[in-house]
Amino acid sequence: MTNITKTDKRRQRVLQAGAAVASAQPQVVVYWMTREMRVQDNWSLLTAIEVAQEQQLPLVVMYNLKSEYLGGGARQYRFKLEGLQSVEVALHKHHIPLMVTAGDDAEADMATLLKKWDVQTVVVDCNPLKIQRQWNVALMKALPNLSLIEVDAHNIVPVWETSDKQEWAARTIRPKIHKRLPDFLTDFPEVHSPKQQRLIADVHPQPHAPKWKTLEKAGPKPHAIDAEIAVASGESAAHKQLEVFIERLKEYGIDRNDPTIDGQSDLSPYLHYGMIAPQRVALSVIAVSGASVNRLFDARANAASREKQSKQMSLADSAAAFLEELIVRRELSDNYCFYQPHYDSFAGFPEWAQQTLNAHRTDQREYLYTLKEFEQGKTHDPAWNAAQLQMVRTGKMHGYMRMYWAKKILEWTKDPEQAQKWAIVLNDRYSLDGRDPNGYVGIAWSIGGVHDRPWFDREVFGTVRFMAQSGLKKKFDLEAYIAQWAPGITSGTLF
DNA sequence: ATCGGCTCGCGCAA
DNA sequence: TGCGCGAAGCCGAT
Repeated sequence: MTNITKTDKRRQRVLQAGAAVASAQPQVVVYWMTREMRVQDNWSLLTAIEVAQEQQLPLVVMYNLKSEYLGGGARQYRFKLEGLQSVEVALHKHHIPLMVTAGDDAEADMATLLKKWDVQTVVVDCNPLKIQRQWNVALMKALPNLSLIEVDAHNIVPVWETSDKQEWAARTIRPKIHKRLPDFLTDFPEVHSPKQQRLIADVHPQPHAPKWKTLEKAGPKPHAIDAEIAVASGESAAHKQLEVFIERLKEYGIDRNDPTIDGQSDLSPYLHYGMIAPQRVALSVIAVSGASVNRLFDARANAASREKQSKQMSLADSAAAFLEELIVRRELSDNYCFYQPHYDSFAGFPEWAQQTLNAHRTDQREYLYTLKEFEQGKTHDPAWNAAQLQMVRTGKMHGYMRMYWAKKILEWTKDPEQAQKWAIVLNDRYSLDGRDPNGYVGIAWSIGGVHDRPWFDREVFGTVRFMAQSGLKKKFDLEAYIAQWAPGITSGTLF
């Protein structure tokens, strides 16, 4: 760790240049935290600190807490609120205040404050989702003289640096990411508050501390099921989970595709909320696996073939398999949402998939379920119900089941548009890591062939890859999985 | 148990 | 212009 590392300009984009106004007397620089809910290893915060230092102003961190955000409910709100509380504590050590604006007008309220403070510079997290872009546009419209700087603190290689277009598949983005990793997979500098931070006492109006009790009450009403979610939130919980995962990293290569085993990293809620930096996770995994990045990526193909044969995998093989998912596949998701405005609809599917799905529009569906039947896990298929109920009860569905789950929604719904819509609704409502590019891309892969290739033609799916329950049975003990999550398939005790 | 075919198009070699 | 190959599979032949 070095203290003098300057943040890399290539991680930044100027969304609005801003214009110095003669009468303006800016009192603070603002970091608008949205996607990166952490203090350590956060390029956005580090950039904001640098800007504050340069402008000789204290820094204020702001967060807009909406009670409704992209169809999330009480479980996500609770997770977010607890994460924010730990951000406040961590920021306090650096004398940086956190200010939360809440409610439906949270962004507008923030804009009003920015005006009062004559704020000239705001640093904001890069999030490729449409809602963040709309917020950015609204802010720039409200404050045309504001300088708005976007920082990609989520991807190791910034999304606009990796590629200037929507990538076709993992194989096309992989070499581009690998090529840039030596440049961007660097260590993080430590956080030091700006020298002017002591001046925060003179700022008018004073940024006021979040009233956590009030914010808690303002959230969505928790359902009985939400109370069962037992995932600890916050930056330190995220780091603790990373330690837990690293202990079992060697087994990851073999265990991750077995939904009856706790073999996955379980980091995705933390990655989604930015409670831990993917770059930190990558650095830690590489450090313990005792190999260089290049050596690890060379091992990727090797690991894939060993996996097929269910052979022993070394620590390096497992690390390579994990880094492929953590970096290549996750950053491919951001690439898709960044360059494809229709990332959550049929229009975003590749041409061949749209054609084949259109050709099979009128195919007879063997089963048709309502959204409620899906939601309550009341289909004829206990494997599907188990996956759904695992998600409802725990806030996460095993990664291997997610594909099967989404493909069956296509199979048992009247058309692909409705299937995609419902899959997104359910994932965003029940998964702690919902409302994320990973979720939208996973669903688009399953239903619309995004990042996939065509396979043989069949009813409903056309040439979009099909998955059958028999495939699950071959890979793991399906009965054990069903017994764990959907015992007595007809009971509807949850709802 | 294992293998080829299914089926499309990107990206690179030539 | 040709060709290899790919986000996690299925199916039937051997």
